[in-house]
Amino acid sequence: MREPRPTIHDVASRAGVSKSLVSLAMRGSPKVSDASREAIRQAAADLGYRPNAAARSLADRHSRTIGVLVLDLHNPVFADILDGIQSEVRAQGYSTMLVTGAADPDREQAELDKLLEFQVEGLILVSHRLSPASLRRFAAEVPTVVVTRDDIHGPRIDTISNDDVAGGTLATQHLIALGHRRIAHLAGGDNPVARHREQGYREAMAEAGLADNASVITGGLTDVAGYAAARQALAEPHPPTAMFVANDIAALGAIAAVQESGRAVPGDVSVVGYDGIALGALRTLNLTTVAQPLERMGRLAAQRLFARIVLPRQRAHHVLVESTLVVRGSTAPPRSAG
Amino acid sequence: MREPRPTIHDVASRAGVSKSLVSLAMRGSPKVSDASREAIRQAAADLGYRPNAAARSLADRHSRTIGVLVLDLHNPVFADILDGIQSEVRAQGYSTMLVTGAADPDREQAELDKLLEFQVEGLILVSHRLSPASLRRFAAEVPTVVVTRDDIHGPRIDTISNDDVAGGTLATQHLIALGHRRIAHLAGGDNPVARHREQGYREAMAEAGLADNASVITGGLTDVAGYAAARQALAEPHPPTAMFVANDIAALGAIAAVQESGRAVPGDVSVVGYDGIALGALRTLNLTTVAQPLERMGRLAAQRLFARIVLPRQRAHHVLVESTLVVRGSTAPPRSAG
DNA sequence: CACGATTATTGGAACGTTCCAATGGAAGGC
DNA sequence: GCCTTCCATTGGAACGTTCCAATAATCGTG
Repeated sequence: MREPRPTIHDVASRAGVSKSLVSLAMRGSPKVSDASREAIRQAAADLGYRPNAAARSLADRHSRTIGVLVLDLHNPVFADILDGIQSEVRAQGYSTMLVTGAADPDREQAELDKLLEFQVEGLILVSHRLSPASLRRFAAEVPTVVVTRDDIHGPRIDTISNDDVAGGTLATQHLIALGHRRIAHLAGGDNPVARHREQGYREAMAEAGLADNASVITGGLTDVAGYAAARQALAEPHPPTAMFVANDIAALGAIAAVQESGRAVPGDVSVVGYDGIALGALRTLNLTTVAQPLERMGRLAAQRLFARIVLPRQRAHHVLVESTLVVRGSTAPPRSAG
Repeated sequence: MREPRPTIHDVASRAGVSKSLVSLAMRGSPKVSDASREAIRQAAADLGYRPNAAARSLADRHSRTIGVLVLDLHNPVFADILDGIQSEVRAQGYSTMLVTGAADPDREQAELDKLLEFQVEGLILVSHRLSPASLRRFAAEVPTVVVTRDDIHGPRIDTISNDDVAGGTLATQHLIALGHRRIAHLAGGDNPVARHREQGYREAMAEAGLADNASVITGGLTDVAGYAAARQALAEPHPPTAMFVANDIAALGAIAAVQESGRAVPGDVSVVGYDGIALGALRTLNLTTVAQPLERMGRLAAQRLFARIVLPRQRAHHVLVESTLVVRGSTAPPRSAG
């Protein structure tokens, strides 16, 4: 276990050839004779030889690795996006290094610094919380694709996102169409995605002549935050008959709060989420939501990244994917209207 | 962007010192004079210098990286365990490389091979699906800790796990104590963790004289599998009044199936899960479960790993953590008994 | 059957770091 | 003012690969 790992030299001398030939053989070059190839294969197997990725990366200046930063592994949204990224990255023969910033910009920065020290050839940032300045600094060093956000534009920063304003409008219009008037928005906190969804809500309310009814409660993007925000909304003198919540996970928290207050979903309060996590489809939860094509977004991100790795100076692409309203059982007409 | 990265030589010549001194300064050695240190710091900042981790790892034969394999990022269980691992690993000044095997042994093998090529100094396997033989091969090459499983023993393989047999018994006894007799087990498929939980169920049933009532439905560890298994259980001539499901995520699927069949939880059917995911505490779900101390298991795993990195030849430790029954709202006495 | 063309193989330089033994200079002691 | 001690600093050799230009071996071909 503590013995030094066998190197290419060890394999070479055991197989009776030069290290260069071993190097060729290990990478499957056709110029190696069958006899040598077999001898080398055998020697490598006997010794348990593994190429040293650090040495390889140093010598040929390619790490064949891309770095992925995700906001928070607890939200299943990111697992779905990651699936898409991974399948594409693996198809290219690359590896991914995955890190999380836990929604802390300083930690994100530190984790990305580490990825760059590992010489990743590209970066995919899923819901990062970096400042525009540091995002641009990273993007200047290495091809970078941002998923989920499209607020920071830079000359070489590609983005994959849905239109959160439109999505927020979609959710709100659905509630309005059902006959709701007192519709609260449980906002997702201080980040552009949440702000856009809120903006969509406000626009839909204004357009329906309900600007005065608009009520935005400060929340967050976790179940706990959604729970707290919903409790607050329900404690008001004229509690809402419907809530548009900033994301699905927070919506689950909100539903819990509604039910705990003795009200029924959707009988007394309708709830709409955002994201389209698989869990929301469970009959128990049955959450109406604005669904993003998460896995596809991951795949698109990886595809853009590889395109930019090949042609680094091309202009920025901003890919917009379509989100759709998925009506399930957590929304219904308000009691008074039903 | 495509310009070659500045190296330690570039920093050295700009600061007017030797590369060796830059190397020392970058690592914060006390033998560097204040003047040199400042000049080097300045030069490095000007150039945007980043040490090359590959070169460093090659030269000093330490990657300061540990590899983590998790079964499936979609299950929040793993996010919790990862939190524990990450906090400990970061505290040691190490990085983690995270990979997933998607429950496919071949892919797990391939991902671990890659981790070893990157010269990780240790491996943490969370719910792996490797064969005993390949697990032992990896453990022979690098310090290895297995979390969640304790079925494969090797001379130098540490494990962190709960007692799944005892946990299964705990869950089943809870249902028996409530007065249930027709208790089904929705099993978790062909893996040791699930088999142990099933064994616990069987033992509890036998001990209560209910061996003849034992009914095990083949399921899996995902929501979809739990849903399907529950439907099957409910379709039997004498459907169960209670279900012990192999894990929480599958339990959520099972609850969905119960409710969809027009039955209430826990009114008509009680449901117990396993794991203790945060989501289960939401009032909507309110899942009775056998809770493992997930984050602590992650921390313990990392601690064991570092202990073994320091002293590689010590005998294997098998850390057993205590799981506890958390009674919430998804279980109640059977209708006939209430 | 010698000759160029091809094919398989090789040694050395490079990649960017760290380590180590060696150097130069300043300071301290007598 | 010379010798020792100490300190900051240095150049060269590693680390394990890949790349490249050069060599050795094999092969038709006229």
